[in-house]
Amino acid sequence: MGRRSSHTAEELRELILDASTMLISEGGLASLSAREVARRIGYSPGTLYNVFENLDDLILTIEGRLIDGLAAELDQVLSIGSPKEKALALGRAYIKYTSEKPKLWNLLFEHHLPAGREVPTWYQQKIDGIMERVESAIAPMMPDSKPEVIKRTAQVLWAGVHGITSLATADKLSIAKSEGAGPLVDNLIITYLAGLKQGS
Amino acid sequence: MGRRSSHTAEELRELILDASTMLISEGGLASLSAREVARRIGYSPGTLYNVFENLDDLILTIEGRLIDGLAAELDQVLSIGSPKEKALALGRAYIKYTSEKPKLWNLLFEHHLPAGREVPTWYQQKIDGIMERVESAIAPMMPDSKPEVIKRTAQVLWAGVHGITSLATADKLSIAKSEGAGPLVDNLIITYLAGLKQGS
DNA sequence: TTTCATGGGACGTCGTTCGTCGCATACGGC
DNA sequence: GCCGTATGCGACGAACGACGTCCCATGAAA
Repeated sequence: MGRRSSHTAEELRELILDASTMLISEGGLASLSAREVARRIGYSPGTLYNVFENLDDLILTIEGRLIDGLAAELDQVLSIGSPKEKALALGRAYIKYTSEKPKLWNLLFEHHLPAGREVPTWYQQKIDGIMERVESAIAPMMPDSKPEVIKRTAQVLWAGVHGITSLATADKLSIAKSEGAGPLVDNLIITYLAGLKQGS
Repeated sequence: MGRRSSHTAEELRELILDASTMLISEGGLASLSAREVARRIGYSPGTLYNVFENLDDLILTIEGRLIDGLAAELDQVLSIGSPKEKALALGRAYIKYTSEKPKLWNLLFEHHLPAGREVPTWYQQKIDGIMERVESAIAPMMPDSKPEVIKRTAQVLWAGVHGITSLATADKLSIAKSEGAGPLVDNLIITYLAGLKQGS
């Protein structure tokens, strides 16, 4: 066939990412296949490998965009309010973002690199960015605490919110359905923060 | 070939489950394949389908055994202590159990039934059994609370513990490594329970 | 003319199905 | 009680249509 160039390299990249994202949001990671993506964009499977190293590379790119999207949502919510209100807003924003496209967000936890391969640096940095936002939101509540304590508090809160969302979405462990996750997250944040204030 | 009968039906079933469990604990769900299991037990792939309906059936059976194993661990820990001590013990038992074979436990969250298929009743019941243990452990702490409140409290605590374990194991979201999950879980339970007491 | 994006075949993998084969057992005749 | 045959059924393994990935001849763009 030869150079067709109906799309530039960047266009092709977006085409692939869009089709892949759509496939995953519809049927989860299992629905993603190089051949199906190629079919949908009207190229052959081999062409994907001119743009991405392999499917893992493609998937990691999508994961990166998901984290970026969450970070943007969190920023929108962090401009005003007391620390406690910010913490609540962060939890609610997480629920909102992840429940809009649960299959897509679940990608972050369904997908694992093959044994021995590590996530790239940029990926870990994006994740660190999320945690930093949580830390800076709650830091004013604990002015006398050491940074490690603040960090640990942020980790516990964040992991707790994630756990509720994750179990609710997967419908596992007898957690109420997704619309019930909101109250649980509020309850966790309010009660945990109350315990923090009292405990110190 | 014909009937070989070097193993009874039950022996064969155990053989298959053992080999599959080993494969998953070593390399995660991705390492499980009907052909590899058959290879390891010295049978042909087709034979697996005399014993299990398909791979999902096989996987669900392994998941069931995992939940049973956790339930047994929780029971061992629930015999003595104050409610608060029991709650802490439950969290620590969860961490201990899941961190012994992380890839295996992760199966519960990596594996999804194909679209449209629901988990069998016995599966949901096993999961309900776990939640009931948590509820009955913390119920004495909240004698004046309505059952729904106790249930919600158990859900929040349990999901929180799961979230910490999950993110620590997957090494995602900047949570400290696995050995660091213990302190985080303790912190969550102690602080959340303190907030509960104060809030009421 | 040179370059290089692209198509598409090839390889080895997978889950699953199913016709076939032959062992273990049950039964018949003696 | 024994032997030979018939039957039932467990296991095999080829076959099918998928999959990820690689590779290179091709032919359009530069």
